Amino acid sequence: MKIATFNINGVKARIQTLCDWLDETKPDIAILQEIKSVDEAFPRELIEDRGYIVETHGQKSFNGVALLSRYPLEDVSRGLPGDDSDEQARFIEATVVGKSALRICGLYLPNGNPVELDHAGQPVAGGKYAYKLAWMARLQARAQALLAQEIPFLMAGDYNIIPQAEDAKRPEAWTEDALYRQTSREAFRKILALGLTEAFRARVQGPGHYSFWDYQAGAWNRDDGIRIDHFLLSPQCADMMIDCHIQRDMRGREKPSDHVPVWLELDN
DNA sequence: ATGGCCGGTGGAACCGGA
Repeated sequence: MKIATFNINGVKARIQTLCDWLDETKPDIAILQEIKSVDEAFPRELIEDRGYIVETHGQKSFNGVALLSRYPLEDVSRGLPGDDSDEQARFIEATVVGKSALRICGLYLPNGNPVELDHAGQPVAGGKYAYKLAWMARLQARAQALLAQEIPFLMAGDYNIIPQAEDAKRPEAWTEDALYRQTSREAFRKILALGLTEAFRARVQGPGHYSFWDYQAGAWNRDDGIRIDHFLLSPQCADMMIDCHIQRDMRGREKPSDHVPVWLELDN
């Protein structure tokens, strides 16, 4: 089974890119972020015509996630548990019924900038950075709950986390940024430490592997990228991994997203 | 060498992104 995660930066602006990519690469499951669309406006027919089931969790203007699947999806749930007042559409979960059942979590983790700290160095309540950390704590709780069920699952998407220095062309430019500062990386490592496998780093070592290049300042031409789109696998899911790779060529095409797809191949 | 963008909203600039 071939699974891809892809922050498409606006499904309406990117619909031709998305359809061409589906036709060319034929993922069994595509996990999308930043659809920037309400559910009613999602161009679902174009996707369904290609043999996909479409499940969306969108909102007006910003954020929004979706799952596209060639296999049936069951028990779809929208929103990350743990805060009923959270209005941002950043999380969707479903069970894909292939050879064996696999729980898929698609996520768009908050960016967290600007980082606002009080005089004691604590995130200012109500600020974007506090929201990011609180969201990560909820994600950790969700991972814990799924681990307790001992079912195979994966959590994939735009984590807005640069895990290590080798995951940025210029790590020194990111030291106080919400994507890379110590507290952010610690929160990410705490999730991994539950017993999840970061698929790409289980397969590929060394620097120079990125999934995002800013539209600004010629970042793509200078290969000034960061790796922030990740697959986290439960132990049973990690046992099924055949390969994980980044589809870098997508960034150089016509009308690209600023992110590229990351692929996971499973023997399931 | 330096500076450089893009999508959505709404109908002009501004917000948000990373």
